[in-house]
Amino acid sequence: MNTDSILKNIAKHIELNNEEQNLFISVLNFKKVAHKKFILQEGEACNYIYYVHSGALRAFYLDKTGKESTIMFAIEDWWITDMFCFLNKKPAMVFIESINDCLIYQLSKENLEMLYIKIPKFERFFRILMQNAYTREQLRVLENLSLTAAERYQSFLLKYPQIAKVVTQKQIASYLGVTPEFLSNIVSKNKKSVS
Amino acid sequence: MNTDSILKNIAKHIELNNEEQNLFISVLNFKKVAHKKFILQEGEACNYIYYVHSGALRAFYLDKTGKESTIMFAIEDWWITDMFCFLNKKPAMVFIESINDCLIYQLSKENLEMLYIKIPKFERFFRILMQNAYTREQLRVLENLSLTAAERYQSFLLKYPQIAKVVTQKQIASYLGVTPEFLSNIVSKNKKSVS
DNA sequence: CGTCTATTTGAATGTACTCAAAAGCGGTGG
DNA sequence: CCACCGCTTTTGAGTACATTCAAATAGACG
Repeated sequence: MNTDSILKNIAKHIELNNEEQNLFISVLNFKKVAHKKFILQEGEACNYIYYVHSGALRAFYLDKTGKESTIMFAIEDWWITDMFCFLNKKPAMVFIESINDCLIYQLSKENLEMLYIKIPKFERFFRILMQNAYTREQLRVLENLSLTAAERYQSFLLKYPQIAKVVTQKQIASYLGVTPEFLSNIVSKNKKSVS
Repeated sequence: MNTDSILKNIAKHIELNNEEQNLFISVLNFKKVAHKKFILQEGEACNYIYYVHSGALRAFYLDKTGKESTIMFAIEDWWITDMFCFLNKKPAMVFIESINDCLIYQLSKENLEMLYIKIPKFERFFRILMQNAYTREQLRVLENLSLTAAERYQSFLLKYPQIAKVVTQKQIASYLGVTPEFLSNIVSKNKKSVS
């Protein structure tokens, strides 16, 4: 159980001394997650925020008609949770499922709040994390409003080439907000125009 | 120039003593903004985050074809800026325009960073602000993916009744990602089904 | 090898857009 | 105070983008 990567992730924004590092590591739970397992299901309490050490996860919403909408993907070195429900102690609105075998660290809300008190630098760390998440989502809204499906697909490939490698086309479709059939169409037209 | 409302806004999440309050107030710039004025234009440096004391503002993106996409509205007691460009010192990608006469406070990036150092509680304050902004945008993405235009309009009216009062239908359309003509259609159908 | 799911293809349909023109509304100046 | 101007809203016809449904093919996995 190698904590280097998560400590490096933290070190991108704040500096922890050894004692602080040890406290932080001591409150993490390490978890192996097999392919196609749910680490969170709709309706459950969402008590954890997850750091992906390796592997990939997908958060999606399932509406009454059975349609999935992918909220986000998380690969190596990303953080993921149902943020609204985690922060407000509400039952989860989304599912989080592993896309392949994963190693993750989970941090509970109680421990996170303890960290905010004992090591206030964590306020800074999560402020920056939230800032980045916010601006990312804002750009996504903008693209949803102003770009066609084909353009959003191009943008996705450019922004997240590593994600595109590990997820299915159907999952990308549900992230972009189009049907898998229509995305298939877009992809085949792209191929023709290249050749 | 009444600083009560902005201090109350801060007090929602952190407690400042008198000295801290004075330091905070001392770095704010008060500004009157007349109707239909731009406080930020695309391409300009985005050095400030704005708190709306009274009035209403709108941030929108303008694409090459001349189409506007409304990123957000800000009314009394809201904070607004082009967050990505503010944080990363990039030229603004959006316009921010007053919807009516406004009284605003502006806080520069330099002063914000000074506050983070001198009063670390501000890390917490902006963490919470960013969290709320993130979860709001995430919900908006979800609604864009899973709801029809008519449903998104209903949701907008429910969530932001105060905003709906002060903005035009055209501006709401550009927030929802539909044409003004189509939103007009939705509205008239809603009226018929009520009567 | 067989099963399950993802992907592709196509036809019919629906949702939302474009373009155009008319009507409504608010502000401004004579 | 009224007439005009500019912008928003409405309405409608024609079109384009995206969905639904169905069926065939391809791939992944036990």
